[in-house]
Amino acid sequence: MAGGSNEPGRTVTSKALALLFAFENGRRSMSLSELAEAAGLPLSTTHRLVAELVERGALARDPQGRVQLGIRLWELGQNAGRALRDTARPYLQDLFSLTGQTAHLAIREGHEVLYIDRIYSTKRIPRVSRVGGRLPMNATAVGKVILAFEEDWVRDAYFTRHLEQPTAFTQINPARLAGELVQIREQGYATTAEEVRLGSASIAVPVFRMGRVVAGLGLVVLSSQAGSMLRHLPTLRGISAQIERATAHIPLETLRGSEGLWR
Amino acid sequence: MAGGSNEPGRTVTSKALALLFAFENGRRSMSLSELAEAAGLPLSTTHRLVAELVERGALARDPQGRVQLGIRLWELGQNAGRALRDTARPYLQDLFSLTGQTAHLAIREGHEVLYIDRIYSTKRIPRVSRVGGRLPMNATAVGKVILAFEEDWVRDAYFTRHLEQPTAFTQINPARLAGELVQIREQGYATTAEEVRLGSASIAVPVFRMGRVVAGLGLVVLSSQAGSMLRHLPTLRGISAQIERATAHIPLETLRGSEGLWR
DNA sequence: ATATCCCTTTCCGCTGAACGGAAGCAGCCT
DNA sequence: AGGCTGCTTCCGTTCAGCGGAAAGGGATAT
Repeated sequence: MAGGSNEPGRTVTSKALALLFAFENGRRSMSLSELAEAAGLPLSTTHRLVAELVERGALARDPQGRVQLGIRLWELGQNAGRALRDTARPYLQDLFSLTGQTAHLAIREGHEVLYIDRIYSTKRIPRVSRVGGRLPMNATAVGKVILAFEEDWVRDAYFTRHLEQPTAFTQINPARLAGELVQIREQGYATTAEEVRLGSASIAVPVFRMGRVVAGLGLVVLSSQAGSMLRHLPTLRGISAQIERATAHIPLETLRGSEGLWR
Repeated sequence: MAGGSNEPGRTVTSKALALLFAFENGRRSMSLSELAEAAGLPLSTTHRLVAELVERGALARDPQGRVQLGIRLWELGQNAGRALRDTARPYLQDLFSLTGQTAHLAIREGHEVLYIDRIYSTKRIPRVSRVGGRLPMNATAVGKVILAFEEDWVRDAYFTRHLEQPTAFTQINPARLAGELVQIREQGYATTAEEVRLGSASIAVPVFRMGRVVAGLGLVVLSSQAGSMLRHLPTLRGISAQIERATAHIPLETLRGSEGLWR
């Protein structure tokens, strides 16, 4: 993607990471040449580094010789940000059991929401989010609720950027969005209707930790059921309170890695 | 842990990965010195490399300056081995809803079972496995059922090694274990009782893909309920069949990364 | 106030690990 | 058989990486 290829001064580390993060876009596997292209590296350099990354389990080669991420990397990744995920999971499960709707938990990462966990059964609705996936904050209920309760400077910084618009219903007018956030803060929850994807609606409440939002807890429903979505509000609030209680003993720095607004 | 520190010939890549994989043991965060120690690297080298890894999001520093894994690494890791995990998850959810017991899905990685996913609610029993965690094959129902249906050479190779024994009830006699595997193959499921941890029992069935086991699907229950565990067998088999159907279209190489026995 | 300790960060000149173009291979299609 | 495409190996040059040492920072003891 980025063109800046082999200008000298590029560190080995940056090259090795470029090879790994080349899979961020979601491609399952790539041929060596494709990977070299994606990482912006010469083929022979790619070849040498990939060999070592494979040897150490960060990458793997499938039977056809194509390169993919190593399962050991997934394993390692499970150790990042575990505290919130592991603690919240059973409560998220309860939320799903109680409502029967797709339930998810998200945090803010930079100017986007990052989906930490998601529970749904086979009677699933079209997938809007994906565990480990990101979406714009202005288009999702979890995103809006987090933004609404964030500190002022975060919100201010957010409005200086261009707002994305996945569907025609997504609010991208800063003034109106700001107004909506005030209302969300007053009522204590956020909703969306077809703002990420046509056909689905969502509702979300904040999860606090010592007065600060640390996450958004939400449900996704079919647009046709959007009307009755509010009846899940007490359940959402109850589960959120339980998560808050369960995470109360965890040191804040363990809960929210870095504090930066941008990554 | 490993002492081999700064002998020349060590590549930068190996050092960078050593810093990342130093978190494999489960430590949430480390000071720079601790990390240097754990990775077996000189402090200044650690300092330089950590700075770059942090810059690129593979590592992060908490407000106290301690080093932890970056959330971006978790994100990236979600792309590894996604096919099986994402496909099976809703069925695993169904399994939990139908049985009300902790449900999990595991694959074989080398000579251990790796827990791919796990669903449980707040009425949870003591945690035996952890998503992204490994356990010995001879001590778990999922492990035994995978081993029982694996190809002969895998089983042969497995028996050449020393078998671990987490509790006094774990079978470590190779001959007896081999006999048990024959029985498991005949009956089509495996069970354990207090073989990983006192107080819990489990049952598991295989998940096939073109005649080969690709995973084990299991339930964990309290030892006191072990007697009635078998009544979940039809459900387990039904869900396993559904997962098999859902994964049928996925190319095998996508499902099971590398084919190696050892990593 | 000052010393002591422990950890982190910066400096800098030497050196061999990393580099990558080019050549050699291997499979596949025409 | 010839051409094509993508993977792997080679090897002489050079600059990124190295890490010991010294300086900075911050907490706690004296």
